[in-house]
Formats: sequence, C-alpha cells, structure tokens
Amino acid sequence: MSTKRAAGYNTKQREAILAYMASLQDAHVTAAQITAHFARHALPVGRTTVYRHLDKLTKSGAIRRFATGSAAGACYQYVRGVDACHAHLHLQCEQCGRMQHLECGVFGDVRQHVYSEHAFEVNALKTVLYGTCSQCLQET
Amino acid sequence: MSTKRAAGYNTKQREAILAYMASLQDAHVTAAQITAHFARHALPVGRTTVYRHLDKLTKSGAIRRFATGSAAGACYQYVRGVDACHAHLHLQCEQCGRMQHLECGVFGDVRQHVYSEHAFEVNALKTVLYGTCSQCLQET
DNA sequence: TTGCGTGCAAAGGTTTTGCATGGCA
DNA sequence: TGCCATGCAAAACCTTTGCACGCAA
Repeated sequence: MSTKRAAGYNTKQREAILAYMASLQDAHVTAAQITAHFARHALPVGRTTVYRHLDKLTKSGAIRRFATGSAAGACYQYVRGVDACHAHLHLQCEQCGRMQHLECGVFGDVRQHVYSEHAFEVNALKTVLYGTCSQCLQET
Repeated sequence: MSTKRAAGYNTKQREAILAYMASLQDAHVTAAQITAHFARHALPVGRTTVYRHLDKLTKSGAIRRFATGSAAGACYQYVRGVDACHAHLHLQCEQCGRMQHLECGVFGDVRQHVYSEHAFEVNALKTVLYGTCSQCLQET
C-alpha cells in the first residue's frame, strides 16, 4: 500500500524541509515555526514553498497534520515509520496549544476494548485527546 | 464539577444562536454559515457576537468545536444533554462521518489514569476518537 | 528543452480586537 | 445605576494564488 506516489523533483528545499521535520523527531511545529527556522539559518526556503511541501508530504503520509482550532494555525509532525505513532495517542492542551505524546500502554487496552466490545477501530494517527496540561492546570 | 459557570446576561442574541444550533440537531455549521443564516432572516446578530458566543458556548460545553485545518474555518455542533456527554467519549467514523457515543465505563479509567499519571485533564466534550465503524469495516 | 519547483507579492479567508453605544439585572 | 453585551470597523492572522524566473531530469 504505497501512498508514496511520484514525489516530483528532488530539490534542495524538499530535502531541507523533510530533514528538518525528521530532526524534530516527535515534536510538533507550525508552518510559521518552520519558516522561521529556515530564516534563522539563512536557508533559502520561502513561506510558499513550505506550505506547498507540507501539503504534499501530508498527502503522501510522510508527515501528519493537526488542526489546532482557533486562528493559531495547524501543527505538523514527522511520521517515523508507519507503526511509530500507531501505538500511542496524542494530547493537546486547549489553553496553550502544546501537544504531547501519550507514551503509555493504556491506549493499547482502550483500542482493543473499543474494537472488540464496540466494533470500532480507532485510528491513532488522527485521534487527539483535548484537555488541559499540567502547567495550565496550575495557572488556573 | 460544573463547567456551566455564570452564563452572563440572557440576551436575544444568545438565545437566537443557541436555538439555531439546537435546531440543527447533529449537523455542524461554520461561523460564516451562522452569520449568513441570521442575515437571511433579518435578525440582528453580528459576526462579532456570533464568534463571541461560539467561544463561550464551546467553553461551557453547550456546543462542540471541530477544527478543519486549512483556511476553511472551524465547524460547530450542538451538544444534546451537556451533563450526559461529560461521562463518555465520542467516536466518529472517517468513512461515513457518523458519530456515536461510547457509553462505557472505560473512559472513566482512562481519564483517571491520564490525570494521575500524566498530569493531563481530558475534556470529554471536545475529544473525538477517529476511526472506522463496524459497518464500514465490513464493507472494506 | 520541458515542465515542475521556487519565491515574491498580493489576494482571500477566518478570527480577533478597539471603542462607543445599547440593554439586562 | 453598573456592568456586560453588541456591532461596526479595522486589524491581525494563517493560508492560498498569480506570475515570472530558476532548476531538475
């Protein structure tokens, strides 16, 4: 099942964006952060190109896209191997917008339960648990 | 634990927006569609007020917000039975788009675990598990 | 050479904010 | 009366598009 398709030309910009995303491991970044990163390092990668590659990479499955909600912009994350992020869920704080990984076996149980008892197969890649993170809980 | 808080003044605009959302049942609409609806019916409800109430209603749990990701804007959906939906999660099928309630005690355990072990308080009203429902699984 | 890739600028859209007025309690 | 709610306009924001030039194949 290859969603890889013809990737088009292999340009410096494409390599740079993919390499940067990969270097972030599991961190989530916005398009603006990516653009800022390249500007900071004096690399010739414009906004437009960032958006266009983000779109292509999302469609091909190389990265994942998270909608944040307000006018704050979307978050993107590199996908390590197919199974890497299949095994855990993601948490996003509604206050500060930061995302974190739920590196925990709990989801495996939940997934199994929902599948066997409720006949529903959860897609961990797209599912995000919303709530309030520890920092924002304290500031209340 | 009531997220209901002081609802502020009870104005015509507030009533109109809530009534309209309720009349849509489970359908989801964008802020622009709501504004257009009131304009079409010559009701005095401005853009700004729509956004402000959408924000308040989302926070109080009366409606739910879905982020789309692109520059298309967010979608909002009325929540029937505010208190009832605090106790369980929602599942949405990526294939057919239908939503169902996860009437099950499992979520209580998950919520407790995430809170005590990961210091993150999950908001059940906003969280949706994406995946594939039983019907669509069979059709594959 | 061909055609996609790039980037600047400008447009398009949604969402937020400032400020004066109006209305609920 | 006090304070919140409203709405217009304008700002701020992310994202997309038009167009000319550059570069991979």
